Amino acid sequence: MDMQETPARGTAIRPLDRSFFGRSPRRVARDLLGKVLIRDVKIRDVEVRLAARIVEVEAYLGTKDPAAHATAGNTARNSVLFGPPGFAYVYFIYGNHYCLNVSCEREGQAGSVLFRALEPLQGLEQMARSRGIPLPAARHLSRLTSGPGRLAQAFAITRSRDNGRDLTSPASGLWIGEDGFRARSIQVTPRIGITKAAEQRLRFILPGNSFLSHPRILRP
DNA sequence: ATATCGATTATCT
DNA sequence: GATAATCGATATG
Repeated sequence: MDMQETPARGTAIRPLDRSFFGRSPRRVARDLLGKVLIRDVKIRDVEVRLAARIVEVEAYLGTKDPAAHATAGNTARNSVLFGPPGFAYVYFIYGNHYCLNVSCEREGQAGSVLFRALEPLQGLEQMARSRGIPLPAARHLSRLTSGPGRLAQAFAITRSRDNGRDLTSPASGLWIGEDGFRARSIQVTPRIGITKAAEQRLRFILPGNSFLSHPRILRP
């Protein structure tokens, strides 16, 4: 019944340490491609792991970036962005969706990276349940996690539950791991879905991956 | 296949 | 009161 996909082959997954995130959002975004987002939860006394490879991200540059939530300064909503690196910033948008970021740089510098699309590896049935759709035929699998709102829903990420969570710690139950995967190539494109500073090339993708949120928008 | 539009609420002006 | 780092449904080619 349970369809268990093979995670990355070979080695165990190990967490990224905080210094990985203590860099510019561009570099963190680029280096996050190919890493794995993991959620460990206990459901009815059974440990369940959700795992998915990061295939699309966007960098937001902090207070100097008109498109960033940090542009208005430190507020109750975005204060995680102004804290130390490696923590989850979760916000609610359009009255419907949560989106996940990870804080970058250092305390006081509000750079971040938005998770835009994942390739599911493990726990697909649970992701489908969280999304409220039956585990679909292979051609529709990308609907599970292709898009910032979709991936947050697949991982049951909400602001009340996950804002401020430490993404470098497996003990937090939501964390980012490295499994030895190496991206063959990386492509940079303009960011998606924003009105301000939309021209900047701050979206990073694994080109050709079938789980991208907008496979067609590339403009290399 | 692409285009348009309504949903629904936290946050900020 | 307006807007938003989106999604899914519907309409149309």
